[in-house]
Parts: sequence; structure tokens; C-alpha cells
Amino acid sequence: MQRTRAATTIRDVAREAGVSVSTVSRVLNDKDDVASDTYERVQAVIQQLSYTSSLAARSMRSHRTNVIGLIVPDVADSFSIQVMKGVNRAITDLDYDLIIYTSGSIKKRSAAERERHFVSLLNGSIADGVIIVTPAATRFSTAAPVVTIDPNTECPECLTIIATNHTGALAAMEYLVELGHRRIGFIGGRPDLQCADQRLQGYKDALRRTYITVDPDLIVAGDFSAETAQQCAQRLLSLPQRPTAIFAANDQSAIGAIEAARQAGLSVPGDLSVVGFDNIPEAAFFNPALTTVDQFIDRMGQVATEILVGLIQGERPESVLYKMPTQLVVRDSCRAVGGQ
Amino acid sequence: MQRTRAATTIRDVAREAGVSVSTVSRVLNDKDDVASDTYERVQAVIQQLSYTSSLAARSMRSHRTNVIGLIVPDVADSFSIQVMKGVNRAITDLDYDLIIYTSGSIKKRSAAERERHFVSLLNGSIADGVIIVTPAATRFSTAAPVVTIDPNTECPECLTIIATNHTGALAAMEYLVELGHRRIGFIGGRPDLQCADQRLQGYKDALRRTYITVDPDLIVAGDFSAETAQQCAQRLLSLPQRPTAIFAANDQSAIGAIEAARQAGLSVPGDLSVVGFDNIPEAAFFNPALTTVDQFIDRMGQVATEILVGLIQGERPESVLYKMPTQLVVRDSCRAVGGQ
DNA sequence: CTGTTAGCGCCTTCAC
DNA sequence: GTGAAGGCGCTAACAG
Repeated sequence: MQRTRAATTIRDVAREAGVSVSTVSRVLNDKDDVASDTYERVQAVIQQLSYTSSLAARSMRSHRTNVIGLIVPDVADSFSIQVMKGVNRAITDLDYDLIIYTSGSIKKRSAAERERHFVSLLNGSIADGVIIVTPAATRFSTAAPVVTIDPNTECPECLTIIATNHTGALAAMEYLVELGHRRIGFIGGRPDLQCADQRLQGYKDALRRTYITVDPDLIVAGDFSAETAQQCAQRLLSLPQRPTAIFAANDQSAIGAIEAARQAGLSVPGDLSVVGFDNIPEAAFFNPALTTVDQFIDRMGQVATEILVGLIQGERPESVLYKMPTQLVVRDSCRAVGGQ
Repeated sequence: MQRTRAATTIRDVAREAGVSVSTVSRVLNDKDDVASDTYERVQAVIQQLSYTSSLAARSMRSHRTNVIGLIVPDVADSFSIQVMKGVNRAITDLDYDLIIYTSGSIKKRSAAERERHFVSLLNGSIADGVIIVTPAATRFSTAAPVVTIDPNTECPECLTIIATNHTGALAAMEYLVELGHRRIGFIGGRPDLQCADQRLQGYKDALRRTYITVDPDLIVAGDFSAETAQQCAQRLLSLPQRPTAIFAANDQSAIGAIEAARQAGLSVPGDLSVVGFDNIPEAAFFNPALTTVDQFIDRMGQVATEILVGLIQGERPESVLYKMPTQLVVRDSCRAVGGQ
């Protein structure tokens, strides 16, 4: 591990190669005005000392690091993981490095505070730009570009990428209605999140379009967790006239709903149809395989990266709001009413 | 988003507060020799300008950033995710920041090269120490502490954390033998990885202990992926005398084996028992719920972090090799031989 | 082609 | 208790 030796600097390389520091710098940055034998010699010394220039020093001088930052609420949450996947793919193609920070679940500071903290920590210092996943804050004071994915509340000053939640919810509902369902329960997400609200609106609008009365008893507020959704579903299922289908605002909630159905002795999809939202990887493996609305989360990460890198390289954004398409994925968790 | 304004520096704060830069620096670093009213005033300006000191500049001077780096092969791989979870938990408690880098699946450079690249990029620059998950490289030239988790090959110069793979495999095999299985197939991991090898040795040793002959036909080499494991399992299941149980070197492989069994018209656990290794979160949800060896991956991340921070703060390591316990988790994917 | 010079933003003496 | 000066490792002018 060679812990003894202090970090090698550009000066060590210069001394060893018998040139000046600036020549080494030129070699490092592939400037073309270096004699080829000098170039070779310096490269050899760099190899030999296994020297890497200090990111800190480099960024301080040149204000360019080829690093982009990603701030996620929680590295273990599946939405974040999908985004990371997409970002990582794009980063690789674009020849950037990626740094990931976690903003969430911290006792001391709120998520919004931590987001701001990381943005200023990264921007103008270690990263050329930042992507923030489901930010709680709505404005960030920074000189470098910021792209947000699925912000909690509208974020008019930021470039944001968000799924067509309303359209996706419409598609899910239309499918259930086509299967003959008329009493359809809705398990919402956290009401303070715009994506949750858009899905709720989609639910309501779909019902209105088909002249089904919106029954407030059929709408319960979850929080995107399976546990809460399970309790919500219990309430829905013990209604005097229980729903024949449940549309959950995300897949976790759908899984909670299925668990509640099981506990109530109802089979899915036999006695209850369930649709989720997100299409997390587990959805396909779940039993029954979950019918859900895919929002191509990894694509959102990829697009965010491409846009961000564009901004870094000085392009003007075409728009401040990118809507990503959604698509209904039909699997085994729904069945036509009566069609046992 | 305030893109116009350039990043605020310590000088802006100093000017605004009517003090010198050094005084601001003192306030920033909580030195006690600042008059309380000066302190207040400077703090107010910092708030007002929402100033954050530049990580780059700070690290360059003080060689201390309170950031630790984590290098994972792939952010979307479940082993890495579990480690990230544990690291993140520990980081929070210890009041450090975390930076995550991805080393894997890059066309241009090998994983080992990328690991070295990131280590020197982070250490002695932006991070006070680094944790590397399943490193391919065995030595890193750096001045800052490095901790490795589950290195591919032995890494005598590094502080490493690794599960008791041999013992875990032993436990899994003893369980299968107790259930009456005598012909037990083994789907290995990549043979160049020490964890895979240790699990294979555990498999063999368990058989020897119970005086069961090790049949080379029952041992096939996978690569920790479900796809390859499926093919491996097909081969095992089409053996003249097919195994009644399969021990897979990780959960993904176990899932592949179950899929192969299903395609061959065999029920799990009715006709074939399957044990995995890892206990990834999906294992519990899988159908049938997977019996597996838990290696408490998140704990490994947590312990790695605690050890690393200890090293950063100047503690001497107690050992260079930390072995983390494993535990058999019995679920529904195994059954006694003949006990239909 | 290469060396010299001047900072980037910050922290750390050392004076006052 | 506070300011001024120097330098961390590096790059970007400017000389030669």
C-alpha cells in the first residue's frame, strides 16, 4: 500500500525528468507543443512514480474537472439506483467521472439544507455540474449548471426532468376500466410531492372521462412505502362496497396492497386487480408479476447527464422542462371483472 | 438558480463583513480566538451570501477534507448497493461526507487501472481515505489509508474485510446433508475470485467431512450471473444421475438455477433443493423464498468505514484482515430428500 | 519548444 | 483579537 511515501507532486516529476513544472503540466494536458523525446521522458517518469495530478489543485486553477456530481436522497432506494445506472452509462460514454452524494435521512439537517450544502460543495470546486434526484429544495445558488430529476415541488428556476405522471396514470386507469372495473381504489404517494399529485389527478381525470363518480372514500394517502400502503389497502378492502381494483402510486405501494389482499384472504388478480407505477426491477419477479407504469427511470438519468454535459460545454438548453414518456407494462396482477 | 453570479469566495465574505480573510477563515474553522461580535457578524454574512468554502482549496491547504471515497465496481449491483448502505450509515454517524466512484465495466481501461486511477485521484486530494469494493488490483500507491472489501485476490498489503466464505459454505452444505442430500451440485463463481474459491473449498470440505466423494461432474464454474448459472444448472440437471440439491455460490446464481429447474419441469423445493449465498434483499421475496447464507454485506460496509476513519484519525489497525461472520438463513427453497 | 511568473481560494504562521 | 504574508499543487499567460 506504500503508505510511507507522501503524495507525489508535479514537482517531483519535473525534478526526476529534468524539466520544468510547466513542461510536465503541458504533457499532462496533452498540449502539442512538446518535443516528442521530452514527452516520452516525462511520460516515463509519470508512469514510474505512478503520479496522478491532484484533482483539488487542478480544479482550483482550471475550473474544469471533468467530474459531474449526482445528489441522491438515498443510495439504497430503487429510484435512485435506477437513476445512478442511467447516469453512469451516460458518464462513461461522455468520458466524464461521476461523484455521488447522499442527501437524505440525516438527523441534523433537512434534506433541502443538505442538498444546498452539497451543491455548493461540489459546484465551483470539485464538479463541473450537478444532477439532483427528487430535490426538496427549489432553488440553488450556484455558478455551475444544475439539472433536477423529479423534483418534489415545482422548481421553475431549475432545468428539470420529470415523467409524464398524469398521462401514465391515465393509461393505467384506462386499462382497469377496460377490464370492467368501476370501483377502483387509489393509494397515493406523499401529497407534498408533485409526481404523487400528478398521478392522483390522472386517476381522477380518467374516472371523469368515463363518467365514473370520484368516490373520496376510495382515495387514501400513502407515502410510497409498502408498509403504509398495506394499511391503506386494508382500509380500502374493508369498505362496505370494496373496490375490485387498486391503482397504487408506486410499485412499493402496490406490493403493500397485494400483501394486504393476501392477509384479507383475497387473491390477486382473482379477487383484486392491482396496478403499480415505476416498474422497478423487482416488479417483474414479484408474484404475481406486477402490472405497472414504466417511467424509464434510468433513461431519465441518462438524459439528465446528456443535458448537463451539454450545459457545461456551453450549449443553451432547449427547454427548462423535459417530460419523459411513460408506458403501461401489462403483467399478471390484473384481471377482467367477473372473469374468474 | 442564480447562474449569473460567480462562486462566492472567502474574500467576498471578508469584504462584506469588513474584516480580513484570515478572520473569516478563523470563523470557518471555529477557532476560539475570535471576538464574539466579530464571529456573529461574519456568520451572518456567510449565511447571507450562502457561502461554502471551496472543497478544492480547503483540501489543498489543510490536507483534510472530511470526505471519504468509496469505489465500487457497479452502482447497480446488489453487493455494491448493500455496501453503500452500510457505509452511508456509518458515515452519517461519524460526521463525514461520502463520495462514490464507479470502477467497472469500462471499455478503455481495466478495472484495476481504474481503481488505481481513482485512488490517486481521491487520496491526497479530495478524500481523506478510500474504501474499495471487490478490488481487482492488489496494491495501491497512495499516502492515504485504504480499506478493501472482499478483494478479488489476496491483497496482503491492504487492510481487508472479507466474509467467512469457507465457514458459510460449510454451514450451507451441512444443512443440505442433514436434509439427506448426497448428490449436491455446485455452481461456482468466477474462479479467479478468492471468495468464490473459498466457497468451493467449503463445498468440498463439507463433503469430505461426511465421507461423500467429491464428484467433479457436480462442480461447474459460473460467473455469479443468473444467466450463466442457468446454463450451468441445465448441465447439472441433465446428468445421468442428477443432483437432488444445488448449492450456488451466490444468490443470483441460485435464481438462475431455479429458473433452469422450472424449465426442466422440476419443482423447487419439491424435486430440487437450492441454497444461495449473500442474502440479497430479493432473496426473501423470491418464489420460493431463497434459503441462503447471509454475509451481512451492509455490516461489512459499516465496519470498513469505522476502521477507515480510525486510520484517518491516526489509530493503528489491530489487524490487516477482518473476517466477518456469515449465517445460514433457512427459507423455503430446500426440502428433505424423499420428504415430498 | 521550454522556463519563468503569477495567481486560483484557502489556511497558517507571525507580527502587531 | 486581528491583519499581512507565504505557499499548498497546479495551469496559463508571457518571455526567451
